[in-house]
This record gives sequence, C-alpha cells and structure tokens, in this order.
Amino acid sequence: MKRCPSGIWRIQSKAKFSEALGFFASSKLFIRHAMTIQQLINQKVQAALAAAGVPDAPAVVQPSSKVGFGDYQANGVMGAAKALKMNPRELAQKVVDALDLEGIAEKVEIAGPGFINIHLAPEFLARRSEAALKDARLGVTLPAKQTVVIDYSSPNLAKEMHVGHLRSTIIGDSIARVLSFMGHDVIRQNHVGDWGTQFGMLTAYLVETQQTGKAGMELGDLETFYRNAKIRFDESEDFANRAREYVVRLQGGDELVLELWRQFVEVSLSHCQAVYDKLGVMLTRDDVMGESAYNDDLATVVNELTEMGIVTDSEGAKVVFLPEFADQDGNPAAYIVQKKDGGFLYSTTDLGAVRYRVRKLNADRIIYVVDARQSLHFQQMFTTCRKAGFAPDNVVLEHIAFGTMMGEDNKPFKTRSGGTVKLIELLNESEERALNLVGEKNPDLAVEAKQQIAHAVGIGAVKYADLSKSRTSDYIFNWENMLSFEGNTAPYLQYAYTRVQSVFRKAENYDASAAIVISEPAEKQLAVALAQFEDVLVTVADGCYPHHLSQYLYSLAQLFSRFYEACPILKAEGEVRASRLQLAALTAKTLKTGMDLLGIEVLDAM
RNA sequence: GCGCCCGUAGCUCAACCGGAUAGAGCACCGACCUUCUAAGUCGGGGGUUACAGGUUCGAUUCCUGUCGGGCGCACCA
Repeated sequence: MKRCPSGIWRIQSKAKFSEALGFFASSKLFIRHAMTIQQLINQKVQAALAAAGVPDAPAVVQPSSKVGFGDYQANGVMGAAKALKMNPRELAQKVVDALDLEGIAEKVEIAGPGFINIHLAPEFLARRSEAALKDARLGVTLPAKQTVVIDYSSPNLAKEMHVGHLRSTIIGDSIARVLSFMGHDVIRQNHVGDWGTQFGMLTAYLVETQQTGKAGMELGDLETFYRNAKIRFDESEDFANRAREYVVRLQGGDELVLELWRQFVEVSLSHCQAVYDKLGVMLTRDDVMGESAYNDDLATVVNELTEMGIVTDSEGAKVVFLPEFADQDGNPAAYIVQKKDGGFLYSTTDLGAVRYRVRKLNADRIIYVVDARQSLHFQQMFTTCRKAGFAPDNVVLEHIAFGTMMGEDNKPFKTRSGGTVKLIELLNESEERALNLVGEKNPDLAVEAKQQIAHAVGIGAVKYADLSKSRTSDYIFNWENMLSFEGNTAPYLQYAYTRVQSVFRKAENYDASAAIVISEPAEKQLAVALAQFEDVLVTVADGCYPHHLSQYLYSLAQLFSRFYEACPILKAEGEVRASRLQLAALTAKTLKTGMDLLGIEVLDAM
C-alpha cells in the first residue's frame, strides 16, 4: 500500500490532472498560490510532456542539483525517451517547445543527455515573495484537512524521564507542530506507562514512606524511589507479598490502592511536565492518555477479536496468528493478546488505543513516534487492527521509527558510571554549557539576558542536534558538536535570525509594502529558497522527517548570510534598500516560523 | 535459526518515486572586521559510497551474494 496523505501533485490520471490545471488557470486573481513551486513546475512540465506525445511519463521535477543547472530541473524526459525508443535530446526539445512557463521562468535549457534546466524569473520570485510576506501563513496552502493522532513521548511513570525519551518527545512534537501548521486537527496522545505490576511495588512502598514521613522527600527523585522500592521488594518477603497483593487490589479497583496509585502518578506526571516545560514541547496534562485509560476496554478487545474468529487458544494464552509474518516453514507469527493467567499485555492496550482513536477520536491518520526496536510489534499490531476492523483501510497507521541515541563510544548514551542519564539533568547541563559560552562571547550582557539566551541556545542545541539528523538511524550525542555554535547548529540559525532583527532595529524607516526587486545573484538565491518553504513542509508532513526542515533552514540561513555579506541593506538607497529590507523581513519570518515548527526559540539578540 | 535496520571524507551527518562532476559542517591550510552583530563570509586540500556481481542511457539509491555492526523474534513494555 502506498501512502499519499498529501499527494495532490502525485495525481497521475489525465482527467484529474487537466481539472487541476483548469482550476489553476481560472483563478488568476489568487493571492495565495494554489500549489507549491515544485508542484506548479511539475504540472507545467507534465502538460508539456503530454503535448509532446508522452502523457504518462512522470515529469520528475526537483530543485537543481547545482547552481549552474538553474533553479529546477526536470529529469523525466530521459526515461520517457528510453521507453519510446526516441532520442532523448530531441524529445527534450519537443517538451521545451511545448513548455509554457510564461511569467514563471526566464530561461529554459536542455543539458546533458536530456535534462531540462529551468531558471526562474526574478519577477515571479519577487511577486511570490511579496505574497508570502503579506500572508500570515507565508503563502502555505492548506491541504485537505485530516484528524491526525500523534502518539509520542509516552514515558514510563514508574521512573523519571531519561534520555531514551528525548527523541520521541522532540521529533513527535515537531511533527505535531508541522501538521497543525498545515491545518490538520492534531490530537496529541501521551500514552504514558501508568499501569502494570511495578505499580504494586511502588504503591506499597509509598505507604511505607508515608508512614515514616519520608514520602515527600523520596518522591523528589523517582529513580531513587524506584530503586529503594526494589530493594525492599528483594530484601523483605513481607513487602514483596504486599506488593503483589497491591497489584491485585489495584487492578481490582480497590479504592485505597487506587488513591495511592493516583498520588504516585500525580507526582510522576509533574516531573514529566517540568521536563516538557523546560524543553518547550507542547504536551500538557490534557494530552495524557495513559495505558490505564484503556483498562476497561481490554477484555472487550479480546472478546471482539474472539468473535471475529481471529484469536486462537494456544498453550493457555489467547493468540492472534499472523501468516503475514510466517517463518520459512510457514509457521505464522504468534501475537499474544492475553496471557494464560488472564492478564493483558501492551499488545492489548495498543489495540484498544487504536480502537479508541478511530472510533472516538475519528482519526484519519495515527502516527506512533516510537523507537525503531518496536518495529515488529507495530507491524503485527497494525495487521491485527486491519483484520479486526479496528482501523479501516482509509485510516493510515504509521510507525515513525527512530534510532537510538548513542554516546561517543558508539554505545547507548549512559553516564560515566553506566547509569541512565536523567533528561532533566541533561537539559540543565546544556543550559549551563550554553551560559558559559554566552558569557565568553558577550561578557557585558546582564545576567538575566545571558540566562535567557542560554536557555534558548542550550535547549535549542539539544533539539536541533536531533532534529537535524535523519530520524531512522542511530545518532551520536556530542556536546562539542551541538554547542560549537559553528556550522549546522541551532545557535547558527538563531544567530542568523538576530542579525536580521538587528538590521530592523537600525532601519528606522521601513516600508512594509514596498515592492521586491531581484537583481543580484545572492538576492535571487535567497528568494528561490524562500519560495521553497512550502515544498519542504509538504515533504515533512508527508514522511514525518523533520530533518528536511532543519536542512532547509540551515540552507536558508546560509543564503541569508551570503546575501547579508554581498548586498548591503541599510546602506543601499531607495527601492533597492526597501526591497532588501523586504527580503530580510521574509527571511526573518520564514526562519522564525520554521524554527517554531521545530520547537526551537528564536532570539532578538544574542 | 528467521526477520528488520545500518555501513558514504579523519570525525559528525546529507543526498526528495534511480539523474549530471556524491554534498555540508567540524577539524586542517589560507583570505576578509575604521562598513547593517566575525556565533559570520570567501577559497583550498580531503571519497573505489564496506566488498563482489547484476539490472540500465544512468546506481549511494533497485536486485543477489559476502563481510562487518545494531536491534527484534510466545505470555516484560
């Protein structure tokens, strides 16, 4: 099955394609353009291919791989020529002859074996930039609205959040921000681990600490609390028995134990919220929908599966056998939904969650931002959902997998002594390191200003280090790289933004409706990049790869820095000055919006 | 044993249904601040994309195999 949630431009059928063209042609007075630059050019080339006699050939339009190759290149001719046994250069010429880029391109040329290189017209870029500048959404079109459920962060409440929760939390948050910006109804779901056998031990220990009056103190550090509870569990048979008894009472709905459980969960959630607040992710208590919330549905889930004949009794457990995941001998994979002791598993909870998200939340798309190691579980769970009808075919289920965060020894990130690194401590350290660096760069700043910058820079660095790498592979966490403040880092982007802000502080007079005139190469390259913002967002929303947005913003910041060096803004005069201020304004707006979609703060000065 | 992911410059990472001479940053060498914040810009060196085949006009990308690494796979989550 091929996912295509935002695939307007992938419509290949000729009928629909010409409809789209007709719509575009008939709405000449649009202020907000109807499609992205890439979609627009792709459709134009597609039409030219049709006129040249190859209507079914994909246009394959993409940003040019090199500056010398124009701004966009169309690569579809060569494949089409091959299929029709034609000379590719001759076909390319036919396509170019039929290609109508009036008002869009200033030059189209054929290169190499049949590439079509397209140089955008400065006037086109200027008008496009002006439109984006006037629009609160930077001219970004709203696709068909979906209800998207995003399951992310989802820490285990038995312990404190550690670095293992970082990637899900910030990648998921960025995806949620991007999809919201694209106009979708985004429902965040923090599927916290707040249920299970360990809560018997924890509630039993909570009683003990309350009796000795140490509960308040011990709960300040959940790691220690858990460790001490485990020690009690291992050393005292009485305590262990009480812990087991509490599990049974908890799951049986015993009000006394439930109250203890609620107290513990409350404390743990407040620890989480402190991390979320410091990180600047949008999760709140309202987004918490923990495992316990599905408790009452689990038996129903298994009953429904049983009624549909999907479940088999095997060795006392209730199992869904999945031939889709059979081994070589044809033995289907076993997906257990109920243990032989009657207990349920995370598989059951996840099935219940899909059911709830589809039936109650009306999800069109459900996104799980979860460690890649759970890949098999999700594939099996999704397959089961399809069979059970918990998720009909029109609901998209996606496991947005990511790799492990590694230390510099290329092993999972740990403290020097081998323990797990608490997330809050990692963030504190990043802020401290940033504060030291800010102090070195700018010793004269007031203390509060330094701290504010250090917060934005320190947290931004941690988030950007992650969001700038492709999520699917493991990545190596390195303080020097992320806080070097040079190259592809959050501080570089933040710095580029402050430079623009500084220009405007000194500008005094600024005409916010001035026309944009593009003449210098640095101006044009900047304008091209500015025009590509929407394409990038479409890509990110489609594949849930925030690093494409990071790469884009870095490239945009670089192009602005070059423009800034090559084209004096305030020293220019008249229309040129006004135009460059407009380009600077749109750059600032785009950087700020883009950074916000990554969840990274910008600063007016640093 | 079966399955999934990965292997790109000294290091950290890109490369959009297969496209042009595989790109950035760090580090290294050099140039540029009495000019809008030098946390910047410009230039230079650095690659058999793990290896061997195959598919084709074209392969880092697709297929097969080998080597190396990571991770999953029946009652934890």
